[in-house]
Amino acid sequence: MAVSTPPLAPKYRAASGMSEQLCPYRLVLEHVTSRWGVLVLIELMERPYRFGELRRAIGRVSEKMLIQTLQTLERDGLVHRDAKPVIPPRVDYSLTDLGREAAERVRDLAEWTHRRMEAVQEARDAYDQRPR
Amino acid sequence: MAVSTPPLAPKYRAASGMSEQLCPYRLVLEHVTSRWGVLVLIELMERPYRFGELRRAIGRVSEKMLIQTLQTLERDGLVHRDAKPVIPPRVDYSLTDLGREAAERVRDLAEWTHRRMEAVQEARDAYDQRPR
DNA sequence: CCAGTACCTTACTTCAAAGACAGTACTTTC
DNA sequence: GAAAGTACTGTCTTTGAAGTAAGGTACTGG
Repeated sequence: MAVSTPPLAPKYRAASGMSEQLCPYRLVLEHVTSRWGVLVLIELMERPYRFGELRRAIGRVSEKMLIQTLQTLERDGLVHRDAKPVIPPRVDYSLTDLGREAAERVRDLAEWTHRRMEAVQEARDAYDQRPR
Repeated sequence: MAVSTPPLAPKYRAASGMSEQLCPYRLVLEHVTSRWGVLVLIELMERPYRFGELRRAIGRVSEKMLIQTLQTLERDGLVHRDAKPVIPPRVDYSLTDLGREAAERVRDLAEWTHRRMEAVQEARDAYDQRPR
């Protein structure tokens, strides 16, 4: 049976009529900065995870979304999938070298955001208080 | 008259019933890695831009989305809006110090993605060729 | 006085990402 | 022999982000 590839964030198609096709690198950027992509990459920096383990570690992620995210990252060569042919199934996910490079940068950004959250919150409060 | 604040990416609300409210830092991360947020931050690293100028520099962005993005980033304290009370209106947008910190990291990530695009493409080709 | 520029705001619409949930196949544990 | 774990796949539905389009204001140049 044909196993269809995941949706792969068909998010930004070329606008109809417009010749402006999104440069492919934007798509990869979308993948690594996606809602669950960020969390997966950061989590996998620590060590390889099994599917269910990763799901529990991230929490509040549906199986569907986690799989979709993992498949997208696998296709992009960022995540390695190691499926052992045993029963019950055992699948280990880990970062590739490429994935680690990406994960480091994503983590930097996430860490920065976390670190500067207070400044952001102050800016927001100031913005919201300003007469508009 | 009450001017409502922009949508501000109400994307990830706390799941109803779930105590798991998305940490606020995730929202900021969403803002800076958003479709137009990335482009705005990177563009503004070069120099301040006027609204129309920025729109033309980025291209293919609707006024609505550009304003929404700028307002979100302004509220987060990443972008400074300098509206001169002249006619016709002149508004200059620039990065704050906080914004520059964010922009540098975003640009790093974007540059990495661009640089490693070839490796990603190879991985994809391999993935797509693999018997599934 | 009409057209154009600059900087927005608002309303309407579309469509894909995400959630919910059921199903598969096989095994171990209660 | 029923339930639960494991790693998925598939479908249906919701929703909210982004696009389109139009309006508004206060001017200036022709």
